[in-house]
Formats: sequence, structure tokens, C-alpha cells
Amino acid sequence: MPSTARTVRAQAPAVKVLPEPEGLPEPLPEPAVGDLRLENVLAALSDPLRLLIVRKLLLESEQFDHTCGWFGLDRPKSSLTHHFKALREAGVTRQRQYGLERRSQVRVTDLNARFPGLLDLVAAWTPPDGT
Amino acid sequence: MPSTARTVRAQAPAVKVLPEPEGLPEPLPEPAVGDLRLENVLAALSDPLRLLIVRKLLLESEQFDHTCGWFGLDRPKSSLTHHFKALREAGVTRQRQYGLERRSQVRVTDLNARFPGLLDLVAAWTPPDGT
DNA sequence: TCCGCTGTACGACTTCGATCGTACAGGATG
DNA sequence: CATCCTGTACGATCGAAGTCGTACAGCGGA
Repeated sequence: MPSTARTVRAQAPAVKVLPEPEGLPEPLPEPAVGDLRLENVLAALSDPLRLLIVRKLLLESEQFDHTCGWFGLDRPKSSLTHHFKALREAGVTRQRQYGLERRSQVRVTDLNARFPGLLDLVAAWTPPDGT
Repeated sequence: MPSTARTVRAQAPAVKVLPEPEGLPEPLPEPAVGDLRLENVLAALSDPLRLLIVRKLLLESEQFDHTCGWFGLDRPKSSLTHHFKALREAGVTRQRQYGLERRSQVRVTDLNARFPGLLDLVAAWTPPDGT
């Protein structure tokens, strides 16, 4: 499946560095920057699994978006969909529909603008044990 | 009720400034600094009422501890006790038993050491409406 | 001493969210 | 076209947490 990621990457040209090269699918419904609420963001980040997801996105590739399979989490797929939706609805991540798959990226700019320092805490976080 | 708050202040001499003048009651059971977990702290802070409590403590008097009546929240007393306990068990606040009342203060030093910047976000937070 | 006031303890109710099983969509491969 | 595989949609279940009513503890004032 990492090979798949590479394949799809080819489909979305490597030109993309975040300046939104116009060819991207529309993001799924998400709160606007001004509508981000600290309590919602904190609630979304209060789950260890979601904390792990966001941290991995931040540390290993904040520049690109990824499918939920990329994370290598051993949970049922339906559980993962649930958590990714929770993150998006809280405004932590942005999701785009690439064909039949849905990729996520952290809304770094928006979050740093509204809650400076918060993502640093997430990046510094360490999982409870060998999750 | 605000008058009551003034009364209680008089009861606890203004000498106390935080350097722990030895005469303080032992804090109620709380997690040690090293045991503070980001996910627990975020969960505790994901509730608007608790966010309001912590913010009020930070902005209006981080030097003193306060009884739950001091906050002027129009909720049943049992609800307030519940939230104060949640904050303490997550490690956000420290509670001491003064006779029959239980006063709270934010663990500013501990939180800044473990999660720098987090309390700034709480202090900058604004309630949803006229709570 | 009796009454009132403030705050905690306990327990019940209810809502929300985490978890997962199953069914379905749709490209990839042969 | 049939099959496989990845990922989403939907719905059920279960446990945790928010909410609150009531009872109780104990100081202060008349």
C-alpha cells in the first residue's frame, strides 16, 4: 500500500507544495478558520488515537495529504473513518476526495493562526505505550 | 454571594502569595507532574464550563485559590463539584481542603513545564456567548 | 442553641462518543 | 467480465461523562 501511495502521488503532480495548485478536489465540509473553537479542537485531540494521527501527519509529512491506510493503524476501517471525520469536523484536518479515497492533512496554517503553540504540543506528545 | 466571597477572603489572610507558607492543608490526590498526560489535560479542557473556570482563575487571580462559589456560575452545586474534580484529576488544578471548603488553583508551574503555551491558549479563549 | 447558608457526597438519569460488523462503491488485475 | 482489495456508509452496542436532585457536613449570626 505504500506503493499505492506513490502511484497516487504521481496522479497528483509533485508540484504541489501547499500553495494549492488549482487542480485539487474541493475539501470536504469543514469549519472556517474563524469558526474554529478551542473546545472542539481540544476534544478532538483528547483521544490518543487521533493524537497519534495528527502527530504522525505533523512529523512525517505535513506537506502532503494521506489516506487513512497510510498510517498503519491496526483498527477496523470503520473506526478509522470515524476518527478522521471527527478530526475534520473539529477543524484539525482537511480532507479531499481523490477518486474514491479520502486524504487528510493537518490545517497547520489555520491552527497556528488561531491557536499558536498547540500543534507543537501535539508534535511533542508521546503515546502511552507501544501503540 | 459576591459578598460571601469577600468574607471568605478575609478569613484566609492576605499574607498568602503562593510560596506555600507551610500552613496550608495538604492538596487532595492529584497526578504528579511527570504523570500529566496531554490527552487527559485536553479532555478536561474540552468542556466550555471548565475552560471558563480555568480561564477565570488564570486571568483574575492565579495567585490565590478559590472556592467554587467564587466563580459565580449558575449551575447546581453538584455539577460544579463534578467539574472541579475532573480538573483536579486531570492535573489542571490543585485543590486544598480549608475546613469544610475546597479551594482550587491552576497548577501553572507544572503545566507550563510539561505543556508550554497551553495555558496561554486557555487565557486567550472566549466563551461561545454570554455564559 | 437554633436557623440559614455554602459547599460536598452520593446516586440516578441521559446524552454523546468510541468501537465495530456488515454492506457497498469502485479502481486494479488477470 | 469476474475477482480482489482498499476505503467509506450505515447502524447497533456499550461505556463514559455531563447534568442534576437530594441529603449531609459544618461555620456564622441572631
